[in-house]
Amino acid sequence: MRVTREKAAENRDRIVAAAARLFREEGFDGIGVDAIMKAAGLTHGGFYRHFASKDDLAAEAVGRALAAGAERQAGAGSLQEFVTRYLSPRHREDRGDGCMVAALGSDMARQSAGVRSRFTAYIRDQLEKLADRIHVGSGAARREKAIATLAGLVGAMMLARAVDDPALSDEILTAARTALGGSRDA
Amino acid sequence: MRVTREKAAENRDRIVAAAARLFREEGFDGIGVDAIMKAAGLTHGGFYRHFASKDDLAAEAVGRALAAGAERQAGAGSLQEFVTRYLSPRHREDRGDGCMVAALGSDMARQSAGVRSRFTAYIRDQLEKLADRIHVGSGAARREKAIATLAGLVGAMMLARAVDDPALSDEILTAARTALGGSRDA
DNA sequence: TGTACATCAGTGAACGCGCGTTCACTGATGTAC
DNA sequence: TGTACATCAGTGAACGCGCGTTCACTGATGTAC
Repeated sequence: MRVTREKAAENRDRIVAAAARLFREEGFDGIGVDAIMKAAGLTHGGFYRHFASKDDLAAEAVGRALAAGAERQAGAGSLQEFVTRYLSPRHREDRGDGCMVAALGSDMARQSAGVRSRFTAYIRDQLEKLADRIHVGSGAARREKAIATLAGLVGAMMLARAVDDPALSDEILTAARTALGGSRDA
Repeated sequence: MRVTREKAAENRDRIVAAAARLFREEGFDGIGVDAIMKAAGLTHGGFYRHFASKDDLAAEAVGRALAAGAERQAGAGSLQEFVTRYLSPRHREDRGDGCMVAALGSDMARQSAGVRSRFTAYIRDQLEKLADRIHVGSGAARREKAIATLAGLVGAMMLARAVDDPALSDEILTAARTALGGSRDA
């Protein structure tokens, strides 16, 4: 049965939100259209009234997750605060609502052009914002440090999640927090 | 038709080698048993004479790829040399024969127990070897630096591959090389 | 060393299942008058 | 404002395809004597 335009927009929004979460939790290939629609409280048949394909949804969901990440970075105070929060056990556990780069980074190279271009724009933006938070050194030095910091953050979170020993995982987070200028305790 | 034990062992070996490469190139879900067997020069039907399941093969293929990575680290001279080689454009291009952590890291958390335990043992081993190559600071400081270095390496390679702009990709590699103590030029 | 038979690596067809996608249909919403 | 009709978001069944896995079969290899 038909639904108000408002309700339809809200439903579409819920689909994108569910996808943004489920893709991060299960991987692009790990979750199906059916499960995403169910998570949004709908049946799978209606999917194609909103999106041209699963790939189309993926591009939007990635866009949404990256926008949330950009806001989170902007919302943090100092670089130290951002690093500390990023490398927290809480972030490690909350994969579905956490950083998309750490959650799906190694799958990115295999994604569609739409997904990758959004991703690249995000990385560029994050690097600029990180460099702005670094207050020592020349522009080039700050840029370099921003790149090294971003790489260290996503690499450490990826490793902390990949490893099956909680003690090692904690050690990775703590060491990376210290090395990247966060606070020792999360 | 039956084949000599020797030939069978060689075939099995080729299957594992093909899988180790193809999983890194296409992802665990991106490549099928059929394609792996074809790459090994066999037909898919014989697969289960060698492995209990695709997952079983994945565990072996991961083990093989990680062993190759361990050897590569051991073979490098100084830490500087290793960092330089790791963060080279050549490594970025050669995903199928490169570091498994960068190629499949963000999928690791979703893999079977067999895959994850091999992976964890490898990370432990790499951290120890990296710490051995760091010659300044206390044991704890060297350990911390080893963790930060590993995180920076895999994070930078992942980013360099994910981004769709070659110039940005090169910049990421160069900056990370400098920041992590490699040589500026690859 | 030769012969007879059992074994089993490899083949190719087939199975069952889940996936992305399509479709006929429903019925409330939106619109034209 | 009310009425008649077109639209279209959502439903649930169905399709086609690829995947992991199974199976009957082949015929060279391995083994028992």
